[in-house]
Formats: sequence, C-alpha cells, structure tokens
Amino acid sequence: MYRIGDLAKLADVTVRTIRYYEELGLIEAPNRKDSGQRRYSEKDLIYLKRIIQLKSYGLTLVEIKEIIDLGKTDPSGEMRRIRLLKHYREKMSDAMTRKENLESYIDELKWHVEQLEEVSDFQGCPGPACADCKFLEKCRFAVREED
Amino acid sequence: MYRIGDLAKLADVTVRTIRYYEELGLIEAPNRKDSGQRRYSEKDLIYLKRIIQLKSYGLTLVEIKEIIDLGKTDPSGEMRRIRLLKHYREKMSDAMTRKENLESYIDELKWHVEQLEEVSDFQGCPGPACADCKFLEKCRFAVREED
DNA sequence: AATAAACCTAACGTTATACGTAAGAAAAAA
DNA sequence: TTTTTTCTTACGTATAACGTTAGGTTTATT
Repeated sequence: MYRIGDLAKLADVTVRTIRYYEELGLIEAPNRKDSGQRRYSEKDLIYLKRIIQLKSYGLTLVEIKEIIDLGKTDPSGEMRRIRLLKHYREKMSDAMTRKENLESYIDELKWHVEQLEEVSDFQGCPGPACADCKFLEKCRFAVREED
Repeated sequence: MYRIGDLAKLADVTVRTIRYYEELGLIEAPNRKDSGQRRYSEKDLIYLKRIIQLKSYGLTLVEIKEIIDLGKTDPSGEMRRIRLLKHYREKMSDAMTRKENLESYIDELKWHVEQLEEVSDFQGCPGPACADCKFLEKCRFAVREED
C-alpha cells in the first residue's frame, strides 16, 4: 500500500496531480485509512502510469477520461459493445488524420532541408525562383504561369 | 490588391487574426494606402495560407514564427546555412518523435478494438484476466507472476 | 515526547495560447 | 448619403493543467 506521496514519486508526478486526476474521475477514489489518508495499490499505480502514457500521446485529460469511461461501460450486451467499438474507431480515425498531418509536416520540413542543401535562391520562394526550382512539382504554393 | 477583409475571406480567418499575425511578425506589414488601410498582394495570401497550413500541422504560432524567422535569415555564408539546417533538423526530430508517439497510440487503440472484438473479460484488465489474455505479450501493464 | 514531514480540504491563483470584443474615429463603398 | 469597412488601442475571454496558500490533522522520526 502506497501513500499518495509514494505514488507520486513512483509515477513521477506531483501529489496535486494525483488528487486532481481523482477529482476529474481519471483515477478512482482509493481506499482511505480511518484518518482519511489515501492508500493506493499496485493496480492504482498501473492505472496512473497508463494515464501518463496516454498523455504522452498528446491526449488531453478530457479525451483520456472519455477513453476511461468507455472502459467502465459494461460491455456485455451486443449494443453496448458496438457503441464502444464505434467510439474507439472514431478515436482511431482522429489519430490517423493527425498522423497524416504530421507526415505532411515532416515532408515540408524535409523539403526545407533539401532546399537549404541544394537550392541557391531560398529567398525568392515563392515567386520568380519557382521557375527553376526543383521542387516545383511538389509545391502547392508555387507561382506558376497562367495556362 | 486585396483589402484586409478580402484577404480574411480568402483565407477563411477573421480580420483580427490577420492583424494579430502581423503584430506577432508572422506576416509582414503590408503596403498601406495614404489613408492607412492595408493592401495585400497575392503573395501575402500565399504566405498567410502557408501559416494556416503550418497551424493545421499542430504548430503553435511561436513555432511557426521560428520557422519563418529562419527563412528570413540570410542563408548565404556557410555558417548560417549550417545553423539553419541544424534548426530544421531539430524540428524534424521533434516531429518524428511525435509521430512515433502517435503510432504507439494507434497501436493501443487497435489493441482496445481487438480486445473488444475478441476478448471476453474486458473489465478484468489488468489483473487476474491477464493470465489468459491473448495480448499478454504486447502488454506492458500486465500483471505477471513473480519469476 | 517533541519536532518534522506528510497529509487533508477548500479555494483562489497562474501561465500560456489565440484570438474576441468594444470604443471612437476616419475612410470607402453602395 | 447611408452603410460598411477599416484604423488603433486596449481590455476581455476561454481553456488546460495544475500551483499555491491557508488552516488544520496525522504519521514518521529522533
């Protein structure tokens, strides 16, 4: 059984953070001693770490709560199961979109790097330099002649 | 030549946003009429759209400004070029990290979906149900027996 | 036993981001 | 000549994720 300070150290967060997560319903209210002090189990630590992991994925606490609440829903019964699946698939779809965005961004960065490495007139972009820029095809900002 | 309201419509942002970006130095102060009203060119529109695109990648305005300022730096001279490259590569590295995180997240979501589709005791996770969970190998939260 | 360290609740404070909104006046457009 | 748009200045706002303080109790340490 951990005290709240122990748990905080093990998960590398502050005590306040743990209380705050409890307040938000991200972690369950733990057992208390008669004096009122919280005592946590190994399982609580696992859950907390999991939340931190989800945070590292860029989810907000609200999004994390949604996922947790989904988990709490009793999945027995076909309808509920289907709804749960629907929710998760929406999350998946969001994530895939973000991933695609990120990949575009990475492409753009690559483009900048290549340009710096190989193209001379960096300042002319976009504009007249477009004419003989080797990235013309890929560039959606290029200044092209009228058809 | 666009008036600020025209530009706003074309880029689908508010007038305030444009002035704000100018204030931050994200876009250059445009030419003015004698009366003081801003007049924008096609190129200004391109730059603005580019900023919006970068925003859609999840960059903050400050990060976008960094990138823009990098672009403004005169890249002639080997030292500057190298520093520019270094900055861009750092951005790349950040982006790659975020991408990896996102991929882990997607994996986790997949795992949830598969679990919902195939595993019966969802509520028992983590805990005793770990013993015969088909995802045991991949799970870093599993409750395993002592060695 | 005494002191220090940790814990409790409740509630206000903080920092940052990205604008919104209002005021009062001047210029452009219809 | 209305109506719309624009100008500057400057205060307001909303959300996120806790930080911090107060005032008091409980554990741990010496």
